[in-house]
Amino acid sequence: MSKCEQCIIKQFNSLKALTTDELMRISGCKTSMFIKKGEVIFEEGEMLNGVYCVKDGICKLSKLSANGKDQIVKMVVKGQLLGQRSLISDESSNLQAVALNDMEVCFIPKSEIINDLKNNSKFSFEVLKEMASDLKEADDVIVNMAQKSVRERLAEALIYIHDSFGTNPDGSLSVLLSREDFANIVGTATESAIRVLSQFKKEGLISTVGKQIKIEDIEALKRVE
Amino acid sequence: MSKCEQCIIKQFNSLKALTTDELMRISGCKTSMFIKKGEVIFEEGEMLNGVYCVKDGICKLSKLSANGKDQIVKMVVKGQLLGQRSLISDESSNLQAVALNDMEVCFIPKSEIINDLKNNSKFSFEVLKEMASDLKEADDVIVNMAQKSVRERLAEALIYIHDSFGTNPDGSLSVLLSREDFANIVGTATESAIRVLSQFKKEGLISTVGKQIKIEDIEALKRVE
DNA sequence: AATTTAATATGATATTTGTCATGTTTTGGT
DNA sequence: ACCAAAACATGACAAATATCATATTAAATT
Repeated sequence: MSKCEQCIIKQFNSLKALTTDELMRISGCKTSMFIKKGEVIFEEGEMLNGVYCVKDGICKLSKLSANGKDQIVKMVVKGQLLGQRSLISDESSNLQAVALNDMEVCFIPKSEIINDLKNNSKFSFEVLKEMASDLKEADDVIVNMAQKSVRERLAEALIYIHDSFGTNPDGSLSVLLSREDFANIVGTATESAIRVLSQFKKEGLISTVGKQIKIEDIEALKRVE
Repeated sequence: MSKCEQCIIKQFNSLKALTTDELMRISGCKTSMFIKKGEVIFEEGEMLNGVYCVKDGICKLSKLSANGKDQIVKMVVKGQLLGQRSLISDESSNLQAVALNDMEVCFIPKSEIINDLKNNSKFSFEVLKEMASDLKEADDVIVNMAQKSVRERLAEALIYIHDSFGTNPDGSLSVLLSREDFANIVGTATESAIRVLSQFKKEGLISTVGKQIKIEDIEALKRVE
């Protein structure tokens, strides 16, 4: 079992604000887990008993809407924490988490995290900063959803995924999303997402090989309207 | 000048987690302000030098979208804090704040708040809880924007305003919003908002006298789809 | 009180997006 | 390698929403 105090991943999230002693204590009670692509990490409405520190892989956070569609609200990558919001509010999760590729995560029990949050103000200030940043991003998503067309939103989603999660050696997006996933990020019907992607292909903005998508002209994508 | 340590308003926000000493210190450097309806409290992109504790009145937080429309992201009422997110991220504000009616606020300088956030972990945990709650609400707004019709969103907005901000003695909504404001909450064209409100009126769900809106059948509004 | 201005209202029409149908391709399992 | 199931793709049409035009009413200003 690896040790938190030596783990590089923590540099990317608020756990870096913990002292060596605190990290060693957490290290002793954490659980390492491997999650396969497509597996559910937690369900909407489920009570979480801790947070997940993502060591590798990506997952999507989504919420089921009344019309039966799953809206993807956020994606969480390597280095980030998962489930902190619910833990702080002491409520069941408002989102479902599903792995988008094979993941490695460390599960840290609730009591440990809450304890540090209440006692180490440097740590809670770091968590606060992360949460503030999430909130700002959420505000931007609200505005985009409300004011932009499906075409614009999909172009932005492609750019976001490209910039945040990177590309394979051949230039294709490294996160493999289904057309349905794209629709659920953008908040549209699957057919509409497919249609717009087909248009982008015709216009030379992207190219595809099966599910793999490669951005061919990111500047033009940024100009889409 | 009133004293923070005796102020009842703080019971409604995270300031209640401060000690009497801390409150007295803040009391000494706070500024009381009266803001008239329609006045801008701060602009999008403006650097905030502190937070506002709302003693009375309501304001809207909005963001200008690329197409020139203002999207209302949140409304802040009596008892809540304004501007905390930007302060924590140490960034300029991502939203504009405009008073929806006459307001009374206390302005607390940044340095004081940051100081307490870093040293009083009970306080920072309270702020964290508020932020977590805001984030959850934002997630819900995203899903609604993405998946619900204008008609559904407007019905929900009316219910939200009714439940959160209350009614006048005659039963009309106590916050007076223009049709444009409604459109900017729901994320639609002003004409569309007007049209849907007219429909609601025809269907007996609401009644209007000038700008005043009264909810006549809240149960039916909840059933709108 | 008269006049200007802004807000509200509504019709006509264009555009966007969703839905249903149906065919094709890809994927996973045996 | 074969089959079934899922994912992808596209056309046709319906529904929702935006836009533009133009009244009508309410509010602000002189």
